[in-house]
Amino acid sequence: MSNIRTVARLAGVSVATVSRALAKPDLVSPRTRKKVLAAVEAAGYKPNLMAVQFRSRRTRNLVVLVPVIANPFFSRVITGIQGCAREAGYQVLLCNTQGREETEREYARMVQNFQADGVIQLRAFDPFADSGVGSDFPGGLPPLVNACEVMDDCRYPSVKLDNRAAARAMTDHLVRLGHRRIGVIKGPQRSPLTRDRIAGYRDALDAAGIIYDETLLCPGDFTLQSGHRAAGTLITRDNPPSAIFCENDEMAIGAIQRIKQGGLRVPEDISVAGFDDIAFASYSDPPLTTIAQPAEEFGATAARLLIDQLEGRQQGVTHSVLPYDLVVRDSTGPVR
Amino acid sequence: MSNIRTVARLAGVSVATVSRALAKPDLVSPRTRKKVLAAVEAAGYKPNLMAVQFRSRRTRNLVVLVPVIANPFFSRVITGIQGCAREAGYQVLLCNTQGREETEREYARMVQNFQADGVIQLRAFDPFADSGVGSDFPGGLPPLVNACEVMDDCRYPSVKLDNRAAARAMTDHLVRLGHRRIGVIKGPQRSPLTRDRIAGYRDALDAAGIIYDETLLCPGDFTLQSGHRAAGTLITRDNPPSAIFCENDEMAIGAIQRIKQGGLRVPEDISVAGFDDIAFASYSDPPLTTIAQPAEEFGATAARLLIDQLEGRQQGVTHSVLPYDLVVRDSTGPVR
DNA sequence: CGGAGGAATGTAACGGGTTACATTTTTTTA
DNA sequence: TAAAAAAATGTAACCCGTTACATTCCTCCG
Repeated sequence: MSNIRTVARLAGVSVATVSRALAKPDLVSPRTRKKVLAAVEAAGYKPNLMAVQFRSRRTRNLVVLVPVIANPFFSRVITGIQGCAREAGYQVLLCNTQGREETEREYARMVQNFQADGVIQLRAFDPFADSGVGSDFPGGLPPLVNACEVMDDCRYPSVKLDNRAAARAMTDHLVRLGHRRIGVIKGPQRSPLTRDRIAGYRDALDAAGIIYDETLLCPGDFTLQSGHRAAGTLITRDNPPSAIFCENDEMAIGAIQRIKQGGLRVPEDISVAGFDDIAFASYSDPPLTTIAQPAEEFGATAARLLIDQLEGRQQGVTHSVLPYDLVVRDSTGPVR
Repeated sequence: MSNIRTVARLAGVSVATVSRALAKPDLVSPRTRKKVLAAVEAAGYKPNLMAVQFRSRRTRNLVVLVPVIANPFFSRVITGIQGCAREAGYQVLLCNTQGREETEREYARMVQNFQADGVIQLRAFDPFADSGVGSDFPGGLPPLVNACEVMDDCRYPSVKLDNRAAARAMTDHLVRLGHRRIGVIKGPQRSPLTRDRIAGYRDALDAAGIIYDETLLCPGDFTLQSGHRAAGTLITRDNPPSAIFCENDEMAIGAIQRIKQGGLRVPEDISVAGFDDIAFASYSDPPLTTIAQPAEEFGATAARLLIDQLEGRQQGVTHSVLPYDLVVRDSTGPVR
């Protein structure tokens, strides 16, 4: 494998000149530049990026902490991140963390190890908390952007949906259809996402003068199975709800199956609503009423915020809120 | 940020001793080791991985070229790769290539740039072809493993399913149910996957004495939409098929929706079969008959083959074939 | 023509580990 | 107890670009 010294010898110039000819072409004369490029060609020279990165202390790598790579919503976010990063000349390293704090800390450490320049975290957890890395970074703030599920009082730049307003919009929709007993299949208990969405749900109930009944809430974990299971609990109880609001589309699809297995029809007997608008949402039977999120834009915005921060184009900590869209399909209908 | 020299000074030993105490503890005396570790602790020393990698010309990074990260099947494969890689101390860099050859070449170049040690390619394309890198690697073979969709006459280690046998098993299943006109929604024309599965389909027809009718084949691209569209073509033609074999589950789910929209029932009027057994398959209505693939094992095997190769534990090029499993659910039934 | 000033190029230090080889210390062997 | 072998440790070269600083070469002006 040829290195810069081989090329220098071949071109009859110094290594510095070769380096400049490649990185800052306007600093060398056209004649020399041509000689150097010819030598590069002849030697089949490829700069050793490890050396470049080592010397310049920059990798142009971004680490993305993804709780579950299999989640179609996150897939879209990732696509957005990659588009933006690619344009800015960054590579994206995806890390499937399963939401394990230790794993997240480990991958985040890549920034301290100079293996990556910054982190995008898609979950409400600070992998740098208490790691004492404050002083290593300008402003005492590690280069991280928090997107999708955002920590409370987030000290990092962030991008999220107004989950409370979105949940309220969906609940309003159900209320307008005449539903007064609306079940909820929640996400993990401690997630801010869940908390905000429940708040929005209550906002809508309060506005409609409906009394909040905690027994209508069922825990889930964003999987098809958990939606199936939770729906079973809801429909077999005394005085079941006439509508179920699920905190994501997978759980909604699981719930619909369970409801049909119980001999009930959607939406005639029970309405079901989802959240996220994944590709499968419009292919479920019936097609799902849901909240569309600009997933790709979440990713793109997060990447842009991070890169701005890395390249010093950014002062202050921006908190971005993106718009939701209520998509009404056929899984919700008037109360019987 | 402290470096190895700080630690050496603090411990009163040479940098070489510090390096050894950390990397090869049994080469230094217990007493010295203790002193060094104390100094490491005191200095808050973290080795600069860039320097380590630069020097040792190894990154412990694996690049995975994924055609579409959003595909649930690939998500599972990735999970398998990560499990195995993690255990062996490798990081996984996921690259969403959209199947673009140029992008794949670009990411594969990370190996030549010393940014990664090896590549796992999930598509039948050689990103190193004609790049003249042969001589840079032992045996003239770049460190790549091809999994899932494997190139013909693959010169790299590979892992795949016996697609021909699997497609034959599925077609046999349909034939046993009495179907004689079986439509197919194919994957991309040039994919070896598609070619092999069509071959298996013909094997089954031949064995049953059914004449192969090319007009029953419809192209698709593995998306929900394409399944929907293709099913429309098939069911509105003269003399439509009584069963449709789709080359993946997404297309099958799309097809089922289209069939229902045409006022037909699945499986009473038309049977539909898929391939892959993604999570949504058992939650479609009706639940999908499909071919289960050991997706995680594809990933794990590919990673293991690659790492063995990287660490010189491997001689010769292994081609692994994993077993499929016909999963019969409710989307296929006896011909009317 | 001498000198200022700028462009082009060269020299060499540098980054932070690893490791071959040299040296010192300890243990084993005769 | 001396010599040989083994273990522990140290020295310094090395990996390969980047870049501060030094030097050389022009161009232009008085």
